[in-house]
Amino acid sequence: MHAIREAMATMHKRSEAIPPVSKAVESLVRQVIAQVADKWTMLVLEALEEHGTLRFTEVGRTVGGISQKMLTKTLREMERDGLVIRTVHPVIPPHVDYTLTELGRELSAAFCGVWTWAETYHAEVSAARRAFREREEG
Amino acid sequence: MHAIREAMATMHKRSEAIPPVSKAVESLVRQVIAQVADKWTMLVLEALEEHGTLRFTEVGRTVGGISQKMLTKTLREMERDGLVIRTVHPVIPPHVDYTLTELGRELSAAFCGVWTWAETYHAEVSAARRAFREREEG
DNA sequence: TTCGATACGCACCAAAAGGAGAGTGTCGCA
DNA sequence: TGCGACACTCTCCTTTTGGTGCGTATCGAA
Repeated sequence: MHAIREAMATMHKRSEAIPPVSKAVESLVRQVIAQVADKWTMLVLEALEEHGTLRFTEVGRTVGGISQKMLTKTLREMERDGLVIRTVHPVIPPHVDYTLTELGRELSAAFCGVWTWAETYHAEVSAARRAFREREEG
Repeated sequence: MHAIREAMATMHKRSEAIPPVSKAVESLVRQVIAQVADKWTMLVLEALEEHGTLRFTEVGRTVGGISQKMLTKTLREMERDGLVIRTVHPVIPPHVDYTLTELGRELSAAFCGVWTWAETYHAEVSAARRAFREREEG
């Protein structure tokens, strides 16, 4: 009855058995990946990589289609993870600058391959999707 | 009153003004990126890249910590986008194999840099997070 | 003979993602 | 005098993500 749950539970044991070292490190890497492999993070990374320093609304304009809520959240998380530096100029009306850190620039470079992949193969993805839909319907 | 909304609305116009070509392509690329830049997709990609062909529960075991529901969903989406091939052997008990397509292998290679980044810098991300927390509290 | 494994689909629920709209406080421009 | 820009925050709402548990058909092993 609980066959699946037990099968799923064993996977931890197996993955322990194959690589006996670096268990906590892999968990950390996954955690970092999970937060970094995010649509908005990738887009903001790109925007700041291309334009250097941007203000809050400029980031929004460059990314395009993001709400202020998500923009604030994404930038805060990126600041927390050491990907961007947030500089507040204590003036009114407010002026806040965002720039990539070295860490952020490295990550942006790492994502470069994924952008290239998407630009190269997006037509094939679309084709695969059409074929899948037709197979489902027909 | 509607200053922000109008400012956000202008971003589409600006991004049109800067790159006058390839508007639909960029939209497509983003759409593809948004679906591919996903935690589970990345993990399944990795699992299949390393082990070649895997059965449903084997993928689950290799990825680790994923529920069958999310595994099913992720694998279906990857099949739809042409990243994996799903082979059903009509036997009972059921037997289904998953393998990466060439497209999937290319994407996996593209994500390689991100994995390297995470392995190289996860300690720095942790440090940045600690520093941020202390600054917030202190 | 009964249990466990296989690869799911379905129903129910909680949490997170994400959007829309309002409000804030002051400055500079019309 | 009054509106717009700035960089947010807060609330309300919907959608998506994700988890848990149940059921299924049959085969091989205990």
